[in-house]
Amino acid sequence: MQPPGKRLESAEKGASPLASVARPRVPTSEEERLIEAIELLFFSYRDFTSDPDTILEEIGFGRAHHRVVHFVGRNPGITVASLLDILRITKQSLARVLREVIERGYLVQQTGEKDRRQRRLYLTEAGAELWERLVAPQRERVREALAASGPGGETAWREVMFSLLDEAQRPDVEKIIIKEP
Amino acid sequence: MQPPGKRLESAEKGASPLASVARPRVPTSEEERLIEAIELLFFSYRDFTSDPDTILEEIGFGRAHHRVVHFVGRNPGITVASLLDILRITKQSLARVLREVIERGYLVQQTGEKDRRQRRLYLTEAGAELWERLVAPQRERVREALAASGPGGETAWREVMFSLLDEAQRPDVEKIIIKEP
DNA sequence: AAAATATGTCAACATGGCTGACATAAATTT
DNA sequence: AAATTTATGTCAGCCATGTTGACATATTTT
Repeated sequence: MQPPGKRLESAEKGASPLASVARPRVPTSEEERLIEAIELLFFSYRDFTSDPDTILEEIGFGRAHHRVVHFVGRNPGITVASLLDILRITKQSLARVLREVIERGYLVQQTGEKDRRQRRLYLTEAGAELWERLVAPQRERVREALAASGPGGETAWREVMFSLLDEAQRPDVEKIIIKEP
Repeated sequence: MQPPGKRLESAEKGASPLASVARPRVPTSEEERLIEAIELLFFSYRDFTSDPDTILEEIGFGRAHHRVVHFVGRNPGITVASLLDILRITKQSLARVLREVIERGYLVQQTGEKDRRQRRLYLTEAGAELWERLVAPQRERVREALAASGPGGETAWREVMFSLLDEAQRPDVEKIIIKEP
């Protein structure tokens, strides 16, 4: 255990700043706004995932199962390799979740027609129902949030969210999320 | 193992729709936009956390340590109970992370002056440096993203993000993230 | 003096990541 | 035709971070 270092000055009511304190950078107004934005992103994302979490808990699934159901529902016939690309996890991690989702009848595998090494993934009807249950509250939450902002709010929001992506990832993400009919 | 259910129609190139398929709801244009927004949130949040993740890995810390360092840095002198409220984890989970962060000299505890049961938390100078390292890339990413949107973009983005919060949580989150001088 | 509060700790367990090694079938290349 | 590459699966073990339950200590409040 290292010797305790000097404390930072306290900013909380009731806290007691001592004599020897590290001088924190005085935050500029812009810095303050940016930190608030960072924290807002943290808390909003947490609430955004809370509705599905509740449903998942009922049926003994976790977020990992949710992601699989969602991206298979959204990309019927997706290959295991493509799903791994989207989720960015190892095949061993995916295998475990995939097995459970298949065993419980939410998902089926179908040998690829052209390339018979592939195991293309599809939701069953039960899977489609589950996906709808999971996505409905999120869709509603996002719908209300976008509506609550003024005109042009949705566009601005999407621009900012898109710009938060790694520059190198933007084309990939666009390909993944946009489905042209 | 249940019998496999019927598959959904495929939408992916190369996929082979079979005879017996579940009829997915035909997504309206609004639904499509909302789903894209949901997925954008997922991918943006992932990239948003990727820079700190890299730094954390170097020093053998995880996201849990990051959260502790961040919210103690942002709320010097915060009590353990308040930190638990923010993080919404059990005290046993926090204890483990807290111990590691303290042992490695990034954080110190100080008995509360008024209430000597409290253990108020402060970053050491090393902790403040670490926090700055972690927050700098996120701040920069958010700064660029907000700047990339048109005028009023920041306001619209914040409105939407704020509306994504559970209604009941909004006053609490506002209290947590806004620090008036 | 008793009760409530703030914090800490021990033990056991679950989820969902990871690495490494190896196996199989099918497609591609030589 | 044989060799190689690719798509997928599997076994085994490890790690980070969450959980519940029970109990301990110091301090404050009633």
